[in-house]
Amino acid sequence: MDFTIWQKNTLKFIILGLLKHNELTGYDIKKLFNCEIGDFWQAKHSQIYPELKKLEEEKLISSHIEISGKKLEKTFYNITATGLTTLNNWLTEPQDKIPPTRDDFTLKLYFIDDKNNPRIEELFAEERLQHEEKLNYLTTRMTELFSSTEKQKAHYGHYLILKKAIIREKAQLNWLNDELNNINK
Amino acid sequence: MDFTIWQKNTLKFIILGLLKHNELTGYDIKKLFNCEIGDFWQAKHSQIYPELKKLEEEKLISSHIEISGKKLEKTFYNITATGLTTLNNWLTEPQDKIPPTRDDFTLKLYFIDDKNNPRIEELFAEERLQHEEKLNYLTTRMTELFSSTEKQKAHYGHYLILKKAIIREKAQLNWLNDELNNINK
DNA sequence: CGTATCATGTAACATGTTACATGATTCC
DNA sequence: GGAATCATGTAACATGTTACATGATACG
Repeated sequence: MDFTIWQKNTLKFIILGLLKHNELTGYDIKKLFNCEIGDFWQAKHSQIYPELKKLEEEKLISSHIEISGKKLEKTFYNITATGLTTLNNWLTEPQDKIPPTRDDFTLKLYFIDDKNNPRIEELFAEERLQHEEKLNYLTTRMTELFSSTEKQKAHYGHYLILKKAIIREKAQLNWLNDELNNINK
Repeated sequence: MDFTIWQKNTLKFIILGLLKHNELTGYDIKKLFNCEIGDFWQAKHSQIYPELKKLEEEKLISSHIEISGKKLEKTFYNITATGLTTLNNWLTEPQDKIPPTRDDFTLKLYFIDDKNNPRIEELFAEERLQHEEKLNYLTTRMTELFSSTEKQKAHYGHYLILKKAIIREKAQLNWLNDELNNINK
C-alpha cells in the first residue's frame, strides 16, 4: 500500500498564507514557527529569507523598508494580487497523501522489539514528558486565543487546528499511560 | 516555545535496525517502506542504494552476492558487530523533540480560516477518506500479524507501533466526524 | 511474447540544517 | 556597558525527490 506524499515548496504557500492578512518581516515569520504553527511546519531563518526574495522576484509578494529606531532597516512584505490567486489555487488543490510521522520514538520502539528490554519503559517515560509539555503549551494557547466563541469564529481555521492538536496529544498521552501500565504488570 | 528537532541520518539507523534479524537486499528494504513502516518513515530506492554502499564503507554492514535464476545478481546485506553497537547506541540516546506533522490538511485548514468557506467541508471529507483507508489497512495488518498474544510478544515493538498508529487514526477520525457534524449545524 | 515486478544504479534538483557573519536595539 | 533579542544575510552541507537508465525474471 502506497502512502507516499510530497511537498512541493510548501514553505512558499505558508509564507503567502501568513501574509494574507498582515504585512510581516522575515523575522516575524521566523518567530511564528515557534508558536503553534510549529506544530505542523518549521523553517529556519536561513530558509525563510532567501524564499522571501524568490517570492518577490516571482511577483507574488512585494516589499518596503521601514527604519526602526535610528538605522535598523526592517523589510516588510505584502502579498500581491497574483500571490493571493496562487494561494487560493493551492487551497483548492486536492490534498497530498498522509505523510509519515518521522518520529524518533516510534522508530526506536519498532527496533527494540524485545518486551523485556527496560529501555522501552524509559522511552515511554521520555515520550510522556514531551507530550505533557506540548499539551500544556497547546491548552495555554487555546485559552489565550480562543476564550470566546466570537474569537473562535474570527479565526476558525486556527481554532480548529489547535483543537486538533490538543485532541491528538490527549489521545497520545492516554495511550502512553495505558502502555506504561501494561509494562508494569 | 521551541519544539525544533532534527534527524541526523535516520535512514542509516533504520537500515541497521532492519538488518538486525535478517539479511536483506536493497530492494527488500525499499519494499518495507510500503508496509506499516511507511507510517513513520519513507525512503526511495535512489536514497537506499547509495546509503547501503556508504554503510558498507563504514564497516557497519557487509554484503555478499547471490545469483537468482540464471544471472540476476542480488546483493544481500548483513549487519556487522560494529553496526550492532552503533544501532544499540542510537537506541539508548535521548529522543529528539516531537517533529512537526507537515500535513497538508492542517496547513490548508489554518489558512482558509473562514468558517463559511465551503472548502472546509470538502477538506474534511477528503481527509476522512484518507484516514479511513489508512485505518483499514492498519487493522488488516494487525489481524494478519498479531492474532495471538504469542505473536505480539515475539515482535513487541512492531505490535506497539501498529497499535499506536491505529489508535491515532481512530482518534483522528472521531475528531473529523465531530467537526463535520458541527459544520452541518 | 508481453507485462508486471524484481533488481540496481546515477544525475540533477529541491528542500532543509548548521555554521558563519554582522550589526542594531532594548532593557537592566 | 553587557546581555538578550531583534534583524538579515550567505555558504557549506545533509537529506530527500524526480527523472533517467538498464536489464532479469515470473507469470499468464
